[in-house]
Amino acid sequence: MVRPREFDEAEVLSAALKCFWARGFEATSMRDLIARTGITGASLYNAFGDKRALYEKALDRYVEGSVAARIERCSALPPREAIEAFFADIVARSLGDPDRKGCMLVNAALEVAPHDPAIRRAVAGVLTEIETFFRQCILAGQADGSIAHSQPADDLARHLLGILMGLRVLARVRPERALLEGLLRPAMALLEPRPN
Amino acid sequence: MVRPREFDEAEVLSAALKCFWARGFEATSMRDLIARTGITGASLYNAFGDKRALYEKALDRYVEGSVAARIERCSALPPREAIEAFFADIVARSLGDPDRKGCMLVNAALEVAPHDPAIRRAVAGVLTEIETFFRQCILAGQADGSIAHSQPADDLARHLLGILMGLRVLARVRPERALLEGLLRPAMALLEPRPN
DNA sequence: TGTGTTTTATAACGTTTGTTCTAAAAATCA
DNA sequence: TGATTTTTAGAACAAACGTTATAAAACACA
Repeated sequence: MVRPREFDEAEVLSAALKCFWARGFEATSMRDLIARTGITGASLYNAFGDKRALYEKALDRYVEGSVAARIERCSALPPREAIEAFFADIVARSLGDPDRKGCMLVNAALEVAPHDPAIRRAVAGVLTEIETFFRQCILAGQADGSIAHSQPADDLARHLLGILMGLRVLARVRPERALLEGLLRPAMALLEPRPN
Repeated sequence: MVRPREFDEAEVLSAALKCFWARGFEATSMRDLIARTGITGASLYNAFGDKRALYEKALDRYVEGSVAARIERCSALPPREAIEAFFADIVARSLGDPDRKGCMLVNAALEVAPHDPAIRRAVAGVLTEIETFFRQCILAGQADGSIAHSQPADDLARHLLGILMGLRVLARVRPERALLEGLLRPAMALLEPRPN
């Protein structure tokens, strides 16, 4: 090794992530990335490979920093509160998103995944992790009595995953608190152990 | 008027719709459109305006032919069956979609709407129409006893809209019957008038 | 203090992008 | 039939695309 990097690889990846998150893959040009990261094209290609590889790394970073971090944060709570805190966080972020960037995982699921098998596998894997998180919360909640047994845990987990995806889509077009919280209430009622 | 068109405007719009639906706005080039519609670029611009205007017209046509048509079809049924038929149709289409095109309205909501106010208003309007369809079904069902009063009709309608969006996102990444039908079961159980 | 290796900067590459210009072809109305 | 007007066809446009080639600059190790 002879000459060290003049830039912080993590900072550059963060800047690239911001671009891809806000504008998507196709609409983000290499020149955008060069301008926003502050390093030259040669350095970008040298450090991360081509545009697609850079996108993949940026998506990985998003998943670690946003999705996985949220799951870990909520996992520390009792099961029922974990689910409620999870969605409360999603609603808060969706309403406080003036650029309407939405969730990069959902964006990737629709823009890139259909045409890129590797990205699709990655996205599908993360979605399965979220589903597993929900299922574990539900199983624990059903065991300690804080969540109803009215539906199988598998179905409830799938249901919450669907609600999560739907919430993130709706928030990008109609970021209204009444809509987001309203659509959530029946889902939470479904978990209520005391029947109506 | 001196020289008549040599092409059928509706056919050309259908061909353009197929392109935009399958590949999205950015990834569909004018040359793709020229090749698939079979008419020349000059004729395309003359008849429909620029690429964005063509996309807007194609999206309108999709909404009329797919979304509005489904609502009309289901509206003929009793309220509870209308909702079930609606989602059964969505699941069937999602599972029988080898190209993974998904729903063009959802695609537009994520790819185009955030950067195009006119398209966003159009998409938001259609989503509100779907929500209204759900609410009317629920109100009618609550009146005739086929749907539970456990939740306000407004919330149930929002909930179903969210489930619909989530289903269409998940189907593009994990088009598995168990997932789609499993996610739907708790939502349908929520409508069940007989409490658990 | 050279020598070797990697990163830097910039220009350039050939495509492809959306759009428009030019001119030929076609059909109605006089 | 001739004049007029629109639609065609296809080349051409400048700009932007992702990517790479070239050479200067910067450090580690001898």
